[in-house]
Amino acid sequence: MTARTSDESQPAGGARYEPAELERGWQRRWEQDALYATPDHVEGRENWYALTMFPYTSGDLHIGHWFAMAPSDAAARFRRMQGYNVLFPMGFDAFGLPAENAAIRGQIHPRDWTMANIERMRGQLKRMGAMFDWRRELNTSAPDYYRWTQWWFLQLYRQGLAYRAEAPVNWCPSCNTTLANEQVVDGACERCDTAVEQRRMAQWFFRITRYAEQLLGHEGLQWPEYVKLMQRNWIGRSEGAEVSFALERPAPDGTAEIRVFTTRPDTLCGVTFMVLAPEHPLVEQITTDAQRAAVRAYVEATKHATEIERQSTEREKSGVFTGAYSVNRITGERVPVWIADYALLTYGTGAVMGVPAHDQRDFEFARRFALPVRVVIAPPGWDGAPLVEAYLGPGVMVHSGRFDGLPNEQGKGAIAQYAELEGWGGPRIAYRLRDWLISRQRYWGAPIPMLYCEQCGIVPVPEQQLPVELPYDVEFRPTGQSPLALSERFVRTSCPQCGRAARRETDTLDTFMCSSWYFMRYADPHNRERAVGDQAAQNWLPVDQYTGGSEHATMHLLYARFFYKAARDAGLVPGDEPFTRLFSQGQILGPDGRRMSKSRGNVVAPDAQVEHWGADAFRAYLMFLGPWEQGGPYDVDGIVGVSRWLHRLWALITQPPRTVAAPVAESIHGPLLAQPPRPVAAAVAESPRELRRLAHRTLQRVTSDLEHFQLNTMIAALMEMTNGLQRLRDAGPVDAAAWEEGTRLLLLMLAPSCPHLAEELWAQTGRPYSIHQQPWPAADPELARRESVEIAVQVNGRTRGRLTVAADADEAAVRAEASGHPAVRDLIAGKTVERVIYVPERLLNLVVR
RNA sequence: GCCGGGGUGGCGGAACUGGCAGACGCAGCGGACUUAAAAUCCGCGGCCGCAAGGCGUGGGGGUUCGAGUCCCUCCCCCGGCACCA
Repeated sequence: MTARTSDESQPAGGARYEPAELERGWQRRWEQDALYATPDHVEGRENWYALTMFPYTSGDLHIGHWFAMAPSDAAARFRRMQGYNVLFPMGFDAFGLPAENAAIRGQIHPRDWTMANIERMRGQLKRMGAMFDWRRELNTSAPDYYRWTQWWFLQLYRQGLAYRAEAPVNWCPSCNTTLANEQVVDGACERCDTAVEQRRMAQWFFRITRYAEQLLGHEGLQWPEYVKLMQRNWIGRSEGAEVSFALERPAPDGTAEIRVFTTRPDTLCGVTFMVLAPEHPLVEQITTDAQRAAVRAYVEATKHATEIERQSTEREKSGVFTGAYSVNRITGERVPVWIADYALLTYGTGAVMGVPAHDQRDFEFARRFALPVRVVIAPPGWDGAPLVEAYLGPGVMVHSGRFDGLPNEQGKGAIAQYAELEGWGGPRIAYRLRDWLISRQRYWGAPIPMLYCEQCGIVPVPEQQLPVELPYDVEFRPTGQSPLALSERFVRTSCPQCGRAARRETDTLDTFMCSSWYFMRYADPHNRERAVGDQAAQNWLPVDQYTGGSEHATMHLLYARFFYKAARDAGLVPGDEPFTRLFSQGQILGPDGRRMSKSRGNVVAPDAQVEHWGADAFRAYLMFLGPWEQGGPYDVDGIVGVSRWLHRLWALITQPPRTVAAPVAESIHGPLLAQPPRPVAAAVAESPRELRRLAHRTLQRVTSDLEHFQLNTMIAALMEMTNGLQRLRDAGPVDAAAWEEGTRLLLLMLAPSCPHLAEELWAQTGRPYSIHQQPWPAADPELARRESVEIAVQVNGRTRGRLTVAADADEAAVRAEASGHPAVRDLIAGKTVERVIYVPERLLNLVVR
């Protein structure tokens, strides 16, 4: 076919479907008309906040972004057509390491790199044809955004939720920065897979653990169960007790006890040793001279071990005796105090009571070092023989003095209470969740708005002085120290309290902090006085529908919930939770079924797909692939099916059938006149009903599918309807009014998934701009109803024939007709019909003997 | 190891609440149109079998008139957690 030059935005009817031209034309028009600008309030419309996770500014939109965003857009458009005032914003998660690494590698400033990427990605996003309100675009690296990120830091600091502490932290030697616990995967850096080391450093933390209990509750949230479960597991709540053991000889600093957390207070009398984490502050103090050398060597070795080495459960237990002893407060017994790296400083109290008989780890430790094993929970039928492994099951308490004879489950509470009564412990709850480490020793992030004054110590930067701007001129050297530390101009400042010389904090904020509140800023993106104004927050928060990848289940989604709760406690936002509904789409894979990556050579570039097939076809195909929550491989050959469908649809609308029920010409474009009754052929007389049934049945399916994000079956339903209309058209003359109604519904249903084509065909058939401002049609169940249905006739559960009967036929009638069916008649001849099961519109089953 | 999710044609997948398994597509085969090809259109298509019929939703067992769907058990794949006391 020769290339045809046409009016870009309004090709003439009957022309060939040229998606690329047509889509650009409508995108321009929508932008000119600000069709998708969302006011804060529209009289008579309820607000609906639909949000899809914003992209990191990596430089290119990849297929995963399309897979996440295009269906989200369809859902948002559907809500809009349903009458909501829908906010569907877009922005850029623009701070982060890759920008800085690019700077180190190749002579480009992180800001320039990022800004260029944003330019590029904005263009790619616009090509998607989504209803993003670009007036609310965010860039987390812009001073007028990170100013408020810094403000949030100060806000949390005021609330006592931000603190600086020296603690062992996760250090990635490749990224040259610390990492939050959530960024360590299997002991390695989430970003670069390098083994993580432990370093002791003074760092800033958020006290997310204070909200552990609240974060555990997901009441009222319409979230996937598995995401809630992942969060619960991550938070890891354990009920137990804290118990103190007296030190035989108090430490030099006066400490006279070792406190431990245990989930098994019932086994307290089975303690035969104690274990401190090697980093535990008591270690240095209680170690005897005789043991000092060995202890120091062990502590040193632990320091150098990576997290992978330390956390391996395969490894044999190791440890060293400190020479010190502690005393069991119940039994009065003296037990040795060891250090071992299976005790973790950051969980519980950093110390463990060793009960080898009832804890497998303690058992292995005791066996390795020939420590005694004492059974205090008798396994049922136990004859007193030595254990070959720890006994973890229920039983009766023995060798436990006054608690002997108690079932151990009761013993847990009894001992915890006893400890409380005696003042050396009590019931406690421990969480696996750690406080959120937010300091990063890198340049491209929001500077932490804090100062260190010789006189006043740690001083927050006054709010009026925000933002603490990132200086442009810095040296990028991966030294393990923030590049900001090398910039004297940045560092040197004066104390706002006393005016003396002060130094700025040179670490920057974890970029997860930028994304913990961005959804609030969309509600009020240009506010110069507040992060988000009260009215804007009331208008839009919380987010009604959030969509994004499940890889953020325990990071972004947990952090954002923490932020929101802290904001709520400060009276800044309504409700308790930021995201009322969450839908997590799956991951899109390469055609080979593996994760897309350049090294595997299985990357499919969305730009090329869009160029070749058009945004509408690409959007629809991503929806058609399969269940959205599942993701799956992207088959480059499959999209042709969707493209063919859109071409057929184009032909269907631009080449309408011969119609009856005149006047024909007006009935398509103008208002419909009442249909004069006139004799027509039987086939034509039947067609309006059939056509309307098809249209309204499809409308029922599509409406329900959109409500449930079942977009694959939605596309299938639209294809079926297109095929059906095609068949009706090709069969002969069609009723004009029914055709008009059917095609109108089809285009309206197409609008969420293929907004350009729907708009084009809507315009070509003379309907008023814009289809995206039309209300979603209501299905008429009466029209959707089937009058006759095919049912299966079974004999003893096996299908032997089919019958077409009236949909509301009663059992007797169907049975009578079935008995006349030859195959059925032969099978029931001479037998007794014992039972008849009739499922209307489905089947008739005759049970015979 | 523990906790989730999942195994359906050659492929992606469909199947409301236990009711005709394989919708809708891709690839394939046959045909029409064409000088030819592409594109398009029509038709076929789970497996075995000439047919009648039989067998089929990871394997085995069960409940039921009837099981992809419910119960028991085993296998495999994916995700999360894992020395958290």
